[in-house]
Amino acid sequence: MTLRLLFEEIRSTVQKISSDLGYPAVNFDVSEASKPEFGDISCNIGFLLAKPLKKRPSEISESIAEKYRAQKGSLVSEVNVHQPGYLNFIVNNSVLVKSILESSVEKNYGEFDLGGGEKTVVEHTSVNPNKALHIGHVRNIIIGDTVARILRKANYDVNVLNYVDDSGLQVADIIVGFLYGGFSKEPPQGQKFDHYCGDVVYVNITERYETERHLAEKRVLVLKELEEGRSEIAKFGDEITRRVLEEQLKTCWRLGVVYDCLNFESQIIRSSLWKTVFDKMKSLGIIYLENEGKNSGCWVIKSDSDVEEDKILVRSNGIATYIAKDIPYAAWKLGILDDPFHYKQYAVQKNHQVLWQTTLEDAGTKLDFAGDRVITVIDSRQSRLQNIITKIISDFKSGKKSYVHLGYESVTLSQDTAKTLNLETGGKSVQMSGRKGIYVNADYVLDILGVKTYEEAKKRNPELDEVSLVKIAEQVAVGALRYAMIKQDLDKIITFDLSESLSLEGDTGPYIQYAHARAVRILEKAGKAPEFGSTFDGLATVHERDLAKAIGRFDIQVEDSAKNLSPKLIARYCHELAVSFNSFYEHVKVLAAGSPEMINARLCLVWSFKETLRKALDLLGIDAPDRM
RNA sequence: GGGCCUGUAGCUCAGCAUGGAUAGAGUGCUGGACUUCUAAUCCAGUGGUCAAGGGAUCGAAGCCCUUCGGGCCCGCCA
Repeated sequence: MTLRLLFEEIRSTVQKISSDLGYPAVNFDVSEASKPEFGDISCNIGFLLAKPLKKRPSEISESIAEKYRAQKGSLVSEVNVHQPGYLNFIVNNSVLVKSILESSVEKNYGEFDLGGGEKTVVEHTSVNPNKALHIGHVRNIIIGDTVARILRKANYDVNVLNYVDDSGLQVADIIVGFLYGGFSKEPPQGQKFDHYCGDVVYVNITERYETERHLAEKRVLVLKELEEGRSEIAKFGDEITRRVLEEQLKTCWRLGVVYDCLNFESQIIRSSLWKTVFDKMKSLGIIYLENEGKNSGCWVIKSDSDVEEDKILVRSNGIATYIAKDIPYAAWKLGILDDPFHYKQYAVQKNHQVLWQTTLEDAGTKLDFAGDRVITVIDSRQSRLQNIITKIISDFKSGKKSYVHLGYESVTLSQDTAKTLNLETGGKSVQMSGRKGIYVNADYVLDILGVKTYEEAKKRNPELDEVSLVKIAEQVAVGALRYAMIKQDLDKIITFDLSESLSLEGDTGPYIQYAHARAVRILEKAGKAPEFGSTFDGLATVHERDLAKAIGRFDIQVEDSAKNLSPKLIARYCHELAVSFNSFYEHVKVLAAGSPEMINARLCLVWSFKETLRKALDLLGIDAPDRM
């Protein structure tokens, strides 16, 4: 029996007693007590009934407690009422520990059926293929990847998409750089192609637009060619963006992030999708052709309010705007339109998962990546546009389809880190900008983290071979970065500081990974596998009990984070687990526990912890190393 | 001007959805614990007018209102 079922059992007993007493039905809560001195489990029913019954909360709780005591089985050992009126339960220790440990052994422990297999799309990453990923993109990627993992655990059928804007202005910029700016197609020795395009070509060419008129003119031409396709320039553009994309994906894969399908914007533009959506919006009366005023000749969405401007979707020259390009894609993701694409294999990823890509050629497979629920991960600076898309989509969706913008605040660079880029910030943190070259590349961060974690690992494990050390270093570096990107609320700005990110102590990924490594070492040194058949009566110290209870919370946390699309809850849970274990580790000896029964019981607890933490870390995309 | 987000310990943040028990972590600082399962650890101490004011409530960090501070967004750019 899981902790969740234990709560439910107590809840239904309280429910029954309350209704037997003739109390009105209220939606009360049964959950873990906030502090150990309050027992294991708390119920707030007294407060909720206080008003309708016109009695003191404690009085009501006492009346329920009395009945509960009379019929309590082996599960609950004590029922107490605490001021100001909580109904608190102490659970029989051996029953508690045994039920948690035995349920945690299950392979699917932590899974919770919230989604009922609902087809869901998570779109994230979607970085223009003209530059390398920087630390701001990493936040998007890690949020998206973590949410996808959590939703799968909560039984949603998830497809992860990455939208490749290969026909936009930013791509046009680097093409101009290569064709007319004098840049070689090959990066200098040792530089990744995406870094070269972003750090050198893109930054340089946008600067030169100011002074070199002819380049700015070429930019418009190139953009047009990219949209139309077919031409030599378009072919060249395709070659370049695919090379950049390949390098970007290497970084994503390095972070443990995988996708199901790549969608190319150029193909969406060249497909029938836009025309279909445009016609549909016209026939539904969502958009209007403006005949007068400053927007004359444009197709616009009328604004409801007086202060808000009308939104232009198609310019007076007939070219669709940025936001308009997003609408057919949104509709495609929801499966509202006939799918014009076939699908080709792009790659087989590290976890053996196939990565597909769209194609307009007839060759290839017909697949279905659409979902009834679409979650688009984009930073909240795009909220306004995302709201408009959500509204349009809701106007022509059918049935229960829903489009969700999962927004998050941006990553800024700390004053000190900005200084390392030779920026004077006036004492403030600074917004990143790809165009101005103000950013810190993801590969760079992973590399310097890797150097540090390698040194640490080598110092601690001098006997390990080079291959193992490098692997551990990379796992810990990725763990540190992923955890840092996910541990705080989506609504909080992350101020990224290079030197601070090298700290691997306290509330960090490595702290959690270290707890796992410690547990693994105990199990290794034990020399025999724990046997779960026996009783766990001996696991009675506060450290053992706390650890067991933490293990028991897993599926509750999964449910919570999936329901609220809140990945940080799992991060916090992993941290809690690790804290409980480290405290246990320091205070309770496992291998020197005395009797073989005691050793076995504690080994079971350690094993159970290790497995649960590994599964929870997997939701964060963080590896659980055996040594570090 | 309008919209979204934000303000909790020196610093970085939990807690706020669903009001309830003495407001919690990390970091910093001070001190302590490695002959005993790896000290990327643990233990203790330090540190708070929960931005300010008002309201409803038996009860507010949390709900409502007002004000103030900070960030972002509001183009026939993407």
